[in-house]
Amino acid sequence: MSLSATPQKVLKSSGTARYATLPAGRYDTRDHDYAALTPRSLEGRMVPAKGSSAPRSFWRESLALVEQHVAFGRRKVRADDRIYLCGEAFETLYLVNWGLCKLVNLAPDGREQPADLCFKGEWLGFDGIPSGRHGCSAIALDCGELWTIRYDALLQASAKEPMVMRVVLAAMSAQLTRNRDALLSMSTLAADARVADFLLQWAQSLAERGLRTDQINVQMTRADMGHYLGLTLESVSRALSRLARCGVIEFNEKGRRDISIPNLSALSEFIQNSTEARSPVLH
Amino acid sequence: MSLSATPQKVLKSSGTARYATLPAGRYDTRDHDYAALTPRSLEGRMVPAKGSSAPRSFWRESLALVEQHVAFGRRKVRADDRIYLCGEAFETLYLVNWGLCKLVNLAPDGREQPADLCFKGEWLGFDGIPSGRHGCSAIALDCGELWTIRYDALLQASAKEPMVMRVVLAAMSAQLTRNRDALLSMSTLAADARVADFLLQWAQSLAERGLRTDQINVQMTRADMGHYLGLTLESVSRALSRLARCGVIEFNEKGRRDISIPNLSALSEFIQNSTEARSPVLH
DNA sequence: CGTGATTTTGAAGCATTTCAACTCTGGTGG
DNA sequence: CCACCAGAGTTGAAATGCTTCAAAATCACG
Repeated sequence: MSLSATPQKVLKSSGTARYATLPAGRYDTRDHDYAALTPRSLEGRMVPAKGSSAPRSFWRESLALVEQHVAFGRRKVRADDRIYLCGEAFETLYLVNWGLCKLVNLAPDGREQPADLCFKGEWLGFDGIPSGRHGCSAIALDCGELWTIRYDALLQASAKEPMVMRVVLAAMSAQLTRNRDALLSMSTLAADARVADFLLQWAQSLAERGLRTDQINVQMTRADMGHYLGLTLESVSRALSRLARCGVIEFNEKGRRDISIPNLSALSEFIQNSTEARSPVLH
Repeated sequence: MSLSATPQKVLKSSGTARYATLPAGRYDTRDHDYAALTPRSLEGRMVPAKGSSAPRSFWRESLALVEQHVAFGRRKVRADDRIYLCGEAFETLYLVNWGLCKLVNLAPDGREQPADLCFKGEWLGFDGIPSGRHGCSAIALDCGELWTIRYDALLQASAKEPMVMRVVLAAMSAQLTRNRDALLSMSTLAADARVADFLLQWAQSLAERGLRTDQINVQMTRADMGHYLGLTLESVSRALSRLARCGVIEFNEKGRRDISIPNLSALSEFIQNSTEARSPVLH
């Protein structure tokens, strides 16, 4: 998901003309005379940047509130450890204290795909709530520590302490938004831009956590990245090569998984440009 | 997503019960703007149940619990009404009492995509929680009625009545799962199968609500469906034509938006087959 | 310092998009 | 009543971008 006041956000408001901003909050969307309003006519004018309000670092609040108000255990993991598997009974949630995990979705017929990446302060296990069984598998990409929180304990704590509930809802909602943004990327961006966007998201997750954004170690194979992005590993490799050739990214000598981003806004400009080339404007 | 029991899939399917049959004769025919329903049409055509657990109908619980425990207003909408717009301040959630809505995600640079479809009993507005501004626009696809629920009122009610909190978490989690499944479809299914999957999901949403699944009126243009699925409108049209040619679906004389699904399992078999042709097996 | 896994790169194949023409429907006005 | 028009949908042919297949280069681990 997008954060808040990052270079990318700026682009958002300054984007195509039809999304020019208006003073927010003054538009009555309740039913009036819609005869005059064709869908297009409104699209042309609304839409201030989303998330323009606060950079809200929920990861910090999640950890702080859980530490204060909820009983939890600790679990150390190493790369490739399975935290839980799709189909297992759900009873506990996990909060990433440090490390990095991926959530892998699995279809009944065996198709699978990494559905999300979870950095420090993010929750794993929401997928199990409605059915009582996990709908994804969670796998560590790096060594780290998780806090384990029983779901019923969390519910009790939430009832007692409203802020806990707030933060859980916010965290879940943020995951939802992140997923929708991923969906949007997949359906609107070409391969190169999708890879660029992937790196940008990663960098922004690091930025939110106060980490340096100019160096990323993607703890995945090209194949993993490809599955995550809906591309083949060859396409990912080619895309990275092209990004490097454009100077938008650089490979570290250490290895092809260490990627430098000399200039974040150059990266988001790259995405910007490729979308303009693609969609000269809908309608 | 598709169903059917392959060995790998037993894990997930055993618990989710998203495809379970409904008990005969219990169909809610009261309020809906859907096609008129004759319970007879449901007999013998439902998708076989996957697991042993019940088909948890959260839509029903959401409505019941809100009605009992939360203060809410009512708002009537007609097709193409905007319920809220991306960027507006978030303060209230909406629960679909009847009708059908779409959530449209919008990127800073103007790219947009329908991110979800919400049937009766589903919630709109979760996208606004973390930032305080809506991250999507919600638009009615048909006339209907929404219950409007102030977020702070909902939080208070949740603190008092644990079941309210449970159902909200479950609803949000279900949306998350749905989005992840959409992502999976987009990255693993070819165009025809993706369209087939779309229809299957729709039918299952109807089935969960006790409505007939053999006739669907997709209240969208081909272009909308295409945006939702990451395809062009021409591709959607061609895919539908091919599905009809295979006999997996039929067009009603009424119009090209009325689609009959004579046999749901044939539809999911179609998806199955096309994935087998594609991915010989990962790993 | 090999051996297997990962990554890169090339060339051919193919699915989807793009561009374009045409049909069908519903609504409007002469 | 019919002509006309705009929007939605279908279909074909060409273009394009990603995948597939294949081979070589590089990395990683014992």
